Amino acid sequence: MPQPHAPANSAAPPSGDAEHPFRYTAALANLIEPQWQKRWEERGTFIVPNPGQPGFDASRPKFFCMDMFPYPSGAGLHVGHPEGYTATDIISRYRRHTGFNVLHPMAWDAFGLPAEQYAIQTGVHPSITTRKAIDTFRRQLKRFGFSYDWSREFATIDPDYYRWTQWIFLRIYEAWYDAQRNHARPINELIAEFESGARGPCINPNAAEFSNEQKARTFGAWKSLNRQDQRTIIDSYRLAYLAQQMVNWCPKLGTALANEEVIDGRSERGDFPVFRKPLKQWMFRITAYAERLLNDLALVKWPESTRVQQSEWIGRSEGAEIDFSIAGLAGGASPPLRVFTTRPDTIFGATFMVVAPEHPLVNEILKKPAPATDAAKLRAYVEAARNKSDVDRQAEGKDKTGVFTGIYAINPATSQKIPIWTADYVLMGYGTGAIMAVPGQDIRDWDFAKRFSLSIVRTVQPPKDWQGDAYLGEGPAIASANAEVSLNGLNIADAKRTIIDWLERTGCGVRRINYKLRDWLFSRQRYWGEPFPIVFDSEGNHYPISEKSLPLTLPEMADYHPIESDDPQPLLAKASDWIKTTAGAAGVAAKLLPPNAPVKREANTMPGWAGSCWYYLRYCDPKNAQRFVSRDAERYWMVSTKGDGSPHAGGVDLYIGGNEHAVLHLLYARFWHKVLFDLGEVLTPEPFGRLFHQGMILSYAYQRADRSLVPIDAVEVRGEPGGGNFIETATGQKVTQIVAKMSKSLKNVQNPDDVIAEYGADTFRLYEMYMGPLEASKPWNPRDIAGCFRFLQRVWRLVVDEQTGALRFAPSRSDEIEKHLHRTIAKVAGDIERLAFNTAIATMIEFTNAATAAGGI
RNA sequence: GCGCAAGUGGCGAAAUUGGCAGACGCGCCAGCUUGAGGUGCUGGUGGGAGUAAAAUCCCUUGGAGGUUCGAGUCCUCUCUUGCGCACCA
Repeated sequence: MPQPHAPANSAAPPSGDAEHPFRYTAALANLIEPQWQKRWEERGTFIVPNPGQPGFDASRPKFFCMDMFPYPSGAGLHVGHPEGYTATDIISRYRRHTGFNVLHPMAWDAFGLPAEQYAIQTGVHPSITTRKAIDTFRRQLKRFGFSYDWSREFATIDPDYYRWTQWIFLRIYEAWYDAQRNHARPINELIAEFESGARGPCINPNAAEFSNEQKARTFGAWKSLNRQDQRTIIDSYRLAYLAQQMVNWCPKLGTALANEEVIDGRSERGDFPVFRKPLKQWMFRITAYAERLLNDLALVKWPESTRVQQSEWIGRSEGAEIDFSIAGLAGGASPPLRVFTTRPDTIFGATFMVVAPEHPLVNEILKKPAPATDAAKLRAYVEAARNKSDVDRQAEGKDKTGVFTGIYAINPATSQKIPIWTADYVLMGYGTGAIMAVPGQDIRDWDFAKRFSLSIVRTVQPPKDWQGDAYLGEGPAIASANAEVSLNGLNIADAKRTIIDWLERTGCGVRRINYKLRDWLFSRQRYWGEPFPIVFDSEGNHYPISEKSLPLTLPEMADYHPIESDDPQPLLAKASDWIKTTAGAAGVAAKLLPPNAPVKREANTMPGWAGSCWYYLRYCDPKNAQRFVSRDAERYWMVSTKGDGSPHAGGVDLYIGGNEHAVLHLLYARFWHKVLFDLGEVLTPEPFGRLFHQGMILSYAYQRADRSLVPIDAVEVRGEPGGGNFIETATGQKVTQIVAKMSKSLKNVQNPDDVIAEYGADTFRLYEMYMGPLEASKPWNPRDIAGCFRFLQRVWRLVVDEQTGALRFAPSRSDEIEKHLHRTIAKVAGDIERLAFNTAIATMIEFTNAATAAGGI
């Protein structure tokens, strides 16, 4: 508790009024709070030592309690920030008092677009604006009195930090995924296997960046291969690889975006349109981890909704990959058309095929059209699909379009010739980019068949009263037999099993699991991000910069305007002095390239997610210059020491942040962590053992009858007080009060600094915890704050004489109050454990009221 | 369209495991206090019937039905709102 006395050196007590000079007022709060904050700072009260450091108490269990670190925006702290931060602060203080070593740190997620966009407008270097914003955030957070160990503070833009971000990138670059052993291994072990002959040289069959033909290419003995072939093979295994492929290009942001950053064909940040463009980009083979990223969700104590979102994003589905031979393609034999289906049991009803417009087969056909091919029409359709932005594709809805390619496939089950169409409802990015269409049992295929008058065969018996179109439900298979196999009468599961066995026997198909998850696009064409520790020789081959040459720092730029070009260009390409260097100067190992070889640096930078993928590890050991985190520190803070059955996966004991990161940050960080785990750099399979999402703090807004919104200052209340008659001043029209996000245009943004000035930080923190359940979104109501302030005032009055400032005691000890106190302590402790701060506070209010009524404690 | 949450007084909400619905706060009402009002103090406050005042009775957790001695809580259907995914074969 704060000292119940004004400081001795203060000239006069900060008073509410002359009668009560020692009343708890905003002025008093604003005097006491900084005084204690200063003392905590001077004494290092919240600094926690690591194992091996002076003052470390090995007898205590550990607790790693973490917030999602903020992007320090120029606008300063939002009232939403302190909500989660107050929660973790309460938990941290509680755990310290109940015998834990608590790691409770704060840092800055400081690379990002806003600072760069500001630099484009003003020419001010992003580091200047970012450092300034960090200073503001730090000042604001310190004023809240959060018990962070500030000695561990860092920013992702510190070269001492991003040096290790680059180092981890190189670990991923120099790793491959061993699908047999189901974990990543150093790439040197793969090379050794090739050299020893333990593994025959081949392109990674799981490499998405290679076509099936490239993968099928056969290689001779490793030693007989030229360096280029060896390189191609090795690169096809790397977990970080370069690929020329269609990316989500956002011209407005001047950069490509990851799939996860695109929502409904628009950028997650800024809401700008996104187009498809071919671009050579760094990718992470996150798909190699799809199964483990999915399965290990069972190990963590996370909100169910977040686990569901992640597993849906990973999108596992079981089925079969089936080859359909192609008939009628000019120029003789061609490889079969491979499809993925989750319903192989319906293959007897596959009456046509559809390939994506981007499918290589379409290109083949355009080169050598069949007699039935309307080449002009086909070309026009493919061109149109290619130029369409994703926004346009979305806007067109689900009306089916498509063109017959003029060639046919043979259904291996029925031996019938079925036409191959192309249509943009089949996506190149999922499965094989080709489907067997079964209109009888698939709504999309049904729509398409109806639209183009293609034949429909039902192979699952619908119920008697079935009026609908495609039937997706359970039922016995019908019309599904050939000379070798019959599915008739079987339910869906049995039919699937039977047909897959048959397909595997005849070599037409295999059992197969497919994921929606795509590899992670990791290049951005921006300035304000981590440079890649990679250079290219004159032939365009890439080489890593050696570890001891890190960090590779960003060059200064004269101006930050994007390069104007039809082709997307990274901004760093303008820094030609930096780009052009030699292998030696860049720090490439001499065994890879001679030191005088001219090289060009990678001009793309890493996305904003990079720094947040491992910052929790750096907290454990933020000053380490030898390693990204010492093994001892990581073992102590990340590995669970309690056998209470809670976090099986270890990792951070409590991680609180918004659910907007349910897929993006949390999936990416898990991926990096798992690679580091496989390579033996960290000890736990998951980074975050327990995750909690705080709700959003909303605000009141006003809505006209036409649902348009009115700024809060353009509304007045008329009629009975509290009756809720809200009138728009300008028009005199009635408006309704609704709850909406805070926004500048609605003028309902609350500024934390103002609230602290009016009530003090303790009232602010108390209010945010009292508003409702931590996980719920709830509206900010300025009127309610006063209730929390009054409570603190009553607590103060309970123990401090408002006239003299002396401590007050009840005239006599009361068993009843004593019992009540202990009931309160028990209740509050239980509530804190379950993050139910609102009811903990209510309980304390009850006790205070009871004690006041009893005349004190 | 599919999936996941949620719906309780005038408002934010509580009820942790099926056991007194509405704790606690805001607002409102009455009174006190201050030289005059905001952030002081005390008491009252879900709705209805009833009473001089009490007692007392009835109703109430979006809606309809069900299970149970007992339902805000469990089940079925349904409506509304929010969020997520969305041609993923």
